[in-house]
Amino acid sequence: MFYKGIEVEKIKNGIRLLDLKDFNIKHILECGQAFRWEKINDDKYKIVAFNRVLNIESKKNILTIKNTTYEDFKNIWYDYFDLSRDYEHIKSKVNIDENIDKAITFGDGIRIIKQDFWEVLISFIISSNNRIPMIMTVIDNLSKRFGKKIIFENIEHYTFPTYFDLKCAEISDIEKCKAGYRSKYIKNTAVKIGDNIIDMEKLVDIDETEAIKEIRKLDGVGPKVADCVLLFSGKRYDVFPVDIWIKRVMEILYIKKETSLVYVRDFAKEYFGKYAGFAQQYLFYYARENRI
DNA sequence: TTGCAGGGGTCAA
DNA sequence: TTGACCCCTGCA
Repeated sequence: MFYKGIEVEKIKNGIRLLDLKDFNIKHILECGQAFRWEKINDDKYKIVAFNRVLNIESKKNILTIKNTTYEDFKNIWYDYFDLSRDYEHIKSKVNIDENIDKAITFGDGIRIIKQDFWEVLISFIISSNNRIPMIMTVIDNLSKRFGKKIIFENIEHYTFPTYFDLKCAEISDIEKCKAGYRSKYIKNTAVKIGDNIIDMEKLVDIDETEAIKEIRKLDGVGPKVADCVLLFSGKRYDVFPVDIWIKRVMEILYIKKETSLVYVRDFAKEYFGKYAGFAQQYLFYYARENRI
């Protein structure tokens, strides 16, 4: 059967998508946008998202999702994997020079997945001044301590804690998850989300600088985290998160001199235009994997 | 074995 | 604009 142009087959305890274009699970998960996954091999991953555990296998154009239903596919995973988007079109729009062309070829099949806003928010607050394995450990610890248990394949997994869970948590207990000095940011942000300090609906429609200003009302959210949250929760794609890696690769490939984070961001947004966020993902993955 | 340097965003002074 | 924050890794 077809759902919105995608051929879907029901299988035992899951679904299979046939003839899916621009989808590489390794590139999607390992490009730094998501933290709750476990690698089985290059084609096979286990992920935890939206209070569910999934086994995912992506081979050529076929994507198999286990431990799910057709209903969940329609309601959650179709959007989560950004399946409505034509990545051929995106690539043609950002492929404007030889450098980005190489990065796109290298990271072919990257998609910007639409993760839960709250989870992305907390994950990227944790990411500040932190390495990826450590970010994953902290998120894991938080989920174990404050999330809900899900047993899958006889293994305990835990959902990502809700804002209510963390709003009620003691800072000292968040610290035990090795979040360090970010613990108070997590707690305060949970409180502010609970108090509706920011207007999430607003983030999509308003001017980009206004959206950044809005989200930076939250503790632990600076320029980089703000960009990441907007991009990886699928709110906006005209942002260009600049961390140390992206700064380096932009300086080497484009700007040809050392400069500031702000300069790199402004340059990239101007240069890549409204799909700058996608360009950032290709460049980030290319830079990290090739140790540029 | 221990200890020290380095990596990495945000906040407050 | 600069130093402090936390915790891990890598390397003497």
